[in-house]
Amino acid sequence: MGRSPCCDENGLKKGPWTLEEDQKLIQHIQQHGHGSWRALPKLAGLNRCGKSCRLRWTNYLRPDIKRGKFSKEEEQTILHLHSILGNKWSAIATHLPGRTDNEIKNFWNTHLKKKLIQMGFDPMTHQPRTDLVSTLPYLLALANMTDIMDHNQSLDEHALRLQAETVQLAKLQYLHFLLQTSNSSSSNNPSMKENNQVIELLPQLDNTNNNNPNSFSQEIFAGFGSQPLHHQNNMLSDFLDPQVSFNSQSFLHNEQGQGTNCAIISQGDNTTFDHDSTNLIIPSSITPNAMGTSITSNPGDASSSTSSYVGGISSYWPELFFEDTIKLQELS
DNA sequence: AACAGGAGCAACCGCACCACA
DNA sequence: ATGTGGTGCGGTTGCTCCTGT
Repeated sequence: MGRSPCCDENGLKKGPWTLEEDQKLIQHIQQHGHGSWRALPKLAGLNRCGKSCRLRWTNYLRPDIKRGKFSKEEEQTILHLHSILGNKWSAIATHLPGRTDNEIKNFWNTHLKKKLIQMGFDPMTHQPRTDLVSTLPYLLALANMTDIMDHNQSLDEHALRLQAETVQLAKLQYLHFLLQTSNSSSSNNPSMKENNQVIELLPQLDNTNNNNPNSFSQEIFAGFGSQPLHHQNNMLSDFLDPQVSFNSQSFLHNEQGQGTNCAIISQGDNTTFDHDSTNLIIPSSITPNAMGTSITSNPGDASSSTSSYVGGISSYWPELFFEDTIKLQELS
């Protein structure tokens, strides 16, 4: 059913609020409460529509509003809640005292969304972007460009750092790609085409880091000997040996604390990322089913440290990789 | 110093939902 | 059961400020 806009009456002011208008609104609400927002403007002596008054009050003038930059904790909370709730800004705002839905929405759109995109995540699904193969050449070009600069005497530290970060980013995205393609292959057998693409990319990755004895392709293949990527029994878990995947120990915890190929995320009461002990603690309110696909290192063998919720941790990857990025920058 | 482009943010718009007559 | 008013919510716009050239 249609309804006319509340602000279509002619003569009502729009646009930025003046100090005088703010004071009128504050004074009226302090004395009488807001009551009916539609009736408020006349009672308060404001030439605005009720909706405009309500927005001004709830988003800006309310006394309990916290202003200023978002803290790291608030940022983590937003990311976490957004991975669960999506764009339910008002619901997210209820967990952040003093912050309005509008403020959170703006912060998301101007900061966090870009951050996720830069890190190769889809900001809506919080999963690695599926267009890795198309974005990787760009990353590699960046890396190669700085590699060329490496031979120039005028190279500064910034270029070196950029190169390192770019290579690391490419590695991260590459790992995500492996995780995702393997995870999405219901037959546990990634297509030959996918694997060939991956294999073709490896030399490019290594070219960005020729001086490193532990080149990335060597790291990747080290986890499963000389098996080609399209091996019949190739599983996601094959890629998750802590020695193989980049910084895997920082976000995938091996249940036995040994070098098996299966990563385990434990469930606990608090939602935290314990960087030191390499555990991601997932709230018990989130069930494994809700989190995503369960993966086993040996299908059908329940004793083989099964049920790592690898598919489901995608919701948490953003905060994980913020941590990793910080670590990277500190190292570089 | 002047200008252009981008980022950040307040405010607006329009749809959806709910309560009530 | 239906229509209407009030409010909430998410998406979008446009203004202001900042930064780089």
